Amino acid sequence: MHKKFDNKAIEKKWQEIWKESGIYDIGERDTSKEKEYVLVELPYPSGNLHIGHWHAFAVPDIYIRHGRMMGKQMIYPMGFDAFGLPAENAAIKNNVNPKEWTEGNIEYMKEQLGSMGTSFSWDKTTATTNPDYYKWTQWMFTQFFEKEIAYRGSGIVNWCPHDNTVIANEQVLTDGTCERCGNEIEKKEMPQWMLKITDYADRLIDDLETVNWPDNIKESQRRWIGRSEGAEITFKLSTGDDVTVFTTRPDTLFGATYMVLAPEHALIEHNKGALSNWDEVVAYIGNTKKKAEQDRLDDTKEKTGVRLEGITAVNPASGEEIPVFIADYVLAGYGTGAIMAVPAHDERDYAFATKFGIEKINVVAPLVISYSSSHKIGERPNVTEKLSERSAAISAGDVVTTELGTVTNSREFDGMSSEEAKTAITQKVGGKMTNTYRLRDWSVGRQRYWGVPIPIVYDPEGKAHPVPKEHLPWLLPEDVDFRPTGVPPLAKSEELKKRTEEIFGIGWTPEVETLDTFVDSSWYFLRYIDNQNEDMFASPEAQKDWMPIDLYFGGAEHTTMHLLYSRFWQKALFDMGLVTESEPYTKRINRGLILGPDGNKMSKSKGNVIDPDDHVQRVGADSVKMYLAFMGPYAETANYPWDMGGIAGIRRFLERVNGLSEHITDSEPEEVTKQLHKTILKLSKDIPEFKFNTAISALMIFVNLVEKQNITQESYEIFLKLLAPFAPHLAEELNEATGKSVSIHLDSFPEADLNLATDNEVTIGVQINGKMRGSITLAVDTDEDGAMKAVAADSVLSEKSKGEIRKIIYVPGKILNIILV
RNA sequence: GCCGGGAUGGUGGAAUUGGUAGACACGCAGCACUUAAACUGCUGUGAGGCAACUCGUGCGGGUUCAAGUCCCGCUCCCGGCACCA
Repeated sequence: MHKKFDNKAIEKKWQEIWKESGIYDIGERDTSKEKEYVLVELPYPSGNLHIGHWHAFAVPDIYIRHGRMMGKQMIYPMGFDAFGLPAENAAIKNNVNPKEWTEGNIEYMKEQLGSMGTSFSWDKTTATTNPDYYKWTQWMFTQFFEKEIAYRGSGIVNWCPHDNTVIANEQVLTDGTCERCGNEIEKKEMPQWMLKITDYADRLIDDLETVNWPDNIKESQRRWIGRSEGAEITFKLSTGDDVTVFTTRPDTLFGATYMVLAPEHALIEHNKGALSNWDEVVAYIGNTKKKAEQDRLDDTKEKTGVRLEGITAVNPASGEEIPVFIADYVLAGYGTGAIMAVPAHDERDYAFATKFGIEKINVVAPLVISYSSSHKIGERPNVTEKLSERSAAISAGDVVTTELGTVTNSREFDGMSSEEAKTAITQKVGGKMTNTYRLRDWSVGRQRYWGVPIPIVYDPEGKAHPVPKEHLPWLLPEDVDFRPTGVPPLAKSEELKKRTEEIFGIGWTPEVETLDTFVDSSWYFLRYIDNQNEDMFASPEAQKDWMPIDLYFGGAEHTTMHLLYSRFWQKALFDMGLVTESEPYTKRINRGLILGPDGNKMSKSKGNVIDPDDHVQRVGADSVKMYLAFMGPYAETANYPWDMGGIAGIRRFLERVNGLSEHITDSEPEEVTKQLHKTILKLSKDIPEFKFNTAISALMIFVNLVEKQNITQESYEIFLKLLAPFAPHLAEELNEATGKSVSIHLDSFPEADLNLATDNEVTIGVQINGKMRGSITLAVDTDEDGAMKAVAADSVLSEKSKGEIRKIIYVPGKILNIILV
């Protein structure tokens, strides 16, 4: 009887040995080895390690351990993103200090993380709440302030009434709720600390070409930034004011039969005197505000608006006088907040013009597409007819055409292509080609306590000054009642006030807002690589050694938040010469989500939460890790329901692995040797592609075979190395049992012998008239005659293939297809 | 509505990128062990049929000796954006 698989004893033993020997610590860069910097999103130390953490950290450890055994210097750091609302809320609830609560949790969570047996580079850790960390967050902020990337802006912000703070656009979900607490967001006008991410809009889009990320993430970022290429054109009002509009279709300018201002547009109030229907206008503006707050999900897109009576504008191309409206389908926050309306070539303008009886002038004829006369049957046969039907409808003014084409009804521009006309017409009316973006600047000030104090002080005149480097870290005061009231808690700190006056002088006051935690996490990967440095956030040498990040594993929810913010942050630092790379992450992999056993997202209210600690106790860390890796391909953002039976199956597999040494003999069948080398080959291919599921399946196939046969000591030891990345504790224990004194995780990964990994014989399918009728087993180099002889020798197949043969298709190693007349 | 990604047994998922569909697991059924249950082991398991065989990768067409894989036309599901000019 083999030794019992006592997962608790094995895990405890090896976790202690690994920790004491520090075998996963990184130390200095070893330039004799290739480096690979693998990053996982640093967790918030909630004090409760959930299954998502295991999926995020323990599964990539397979990749890390394999890379290390392949001779690379793998850096896999872990840290804590520890500022933020949960700590504050928990502190309020339990009446403790957020600092103590957080520090306690970090210690506890480090232990929990240790229970994974994951090979983190613990000597490179950091926490965003450490003063020696946030000193640099603050220093970078002051550098941004000097360069006017950080500025005090004003305008409409997203206010979360539950959390009592402003949040950024990215942190408002599509349904208008708060990303943190799920409550409805309100719009509020107030001054705000902003970061000028919009200055980087083009580079944030264009540089996506240079990184190896999944297309869907790139596309989401592009859409979030929302670049539109077009022109700004100025219209003159009858009151003498100029109104500039943004349009992507300056080629349709001759068709602009009215213009629309957003209800919030500043010129409305300015032209109050010229308006004969001011009361109606004011009422409409009021309604717009109410509507916006009321129901943003209302998708009845019925157009509404009010004409500005007494005011007209002049179309700068045609010279025609056109009416001016205000309407809520024009958004104040996008473009210039005013549009030229071309009902014949824009669906929204068409709907509005139809309702208000405004003229539609067709100025673009769709392109005449010529198809070659020899086009294949079945390929859009009616194109020409459809086109002519359509152009009849267009000239009758019944249809909106939004596509490009040939310009008509536009005087000297007639006959030009839309593309040519765009620049030509813009030039003629003195407009300029320009881009507009959906992206807004990043609002980073928070009216809460538990965050990085914004390192700004105000002089007696109210002018903002950065806190100089010698006074950093600009510590978070502790003499504060941090309960949220809407007034920033730091405003109540006597100590902060006193500190400011002592350093800067009487009458100077501190900024009392703190930074968004997404600021803290925008650069943490730079601190990992030089976490002891007191003079710099990370030295250029350390950056040269380790950056860029070769691989970044994370969750899909960060696509337009953290991933966008940190790319911007890196670029801003890059422009100041502070970092060596302009893109931080070379490759990105988004993982899926683990659902509860009922197929729903895990939540306390549904009672379907899986506690990883329970399963670690019962079946062991190796089983939990392998089960999570076995569920499906890791690089896919699919959702995987937790299956109680599935994890039991993995545990069963490891039990059998534990007993495999009983099958060790002096010799083994060739089949076993061959299968071992096939397994090496399979793992060497699958692990770098994150196909841990099929890699584990290959290990199972091998174990199933060995249990029916036997295995030599040599092959057994090779197998243990294959197992090591997946089940590090068990592999280490079994390795020790073979008499080894050095950790198996410092060994090299086995190399496959290609001759042994290939079969001499192969079984191929035999088709007769394209239908599968049986199979034959042949030597790999058998030719067609040989294959046909094998068919003749097979009693069933020879009977079925009787008759006159018209054709034989033989693909060696794959298929034999016999076509009878 | 637009953009991106999907759809394969009762379940999670495999399939050398056009070549024996359903690997590996879970579940289920039967048998063995057991006083019994659990555990474990063995056998079976896409559907229909005693069988030969027929059907089968969301639906409808097509290309091919051969289609889960390629082409055309749909349906549904997931994610993102959404009056963005």
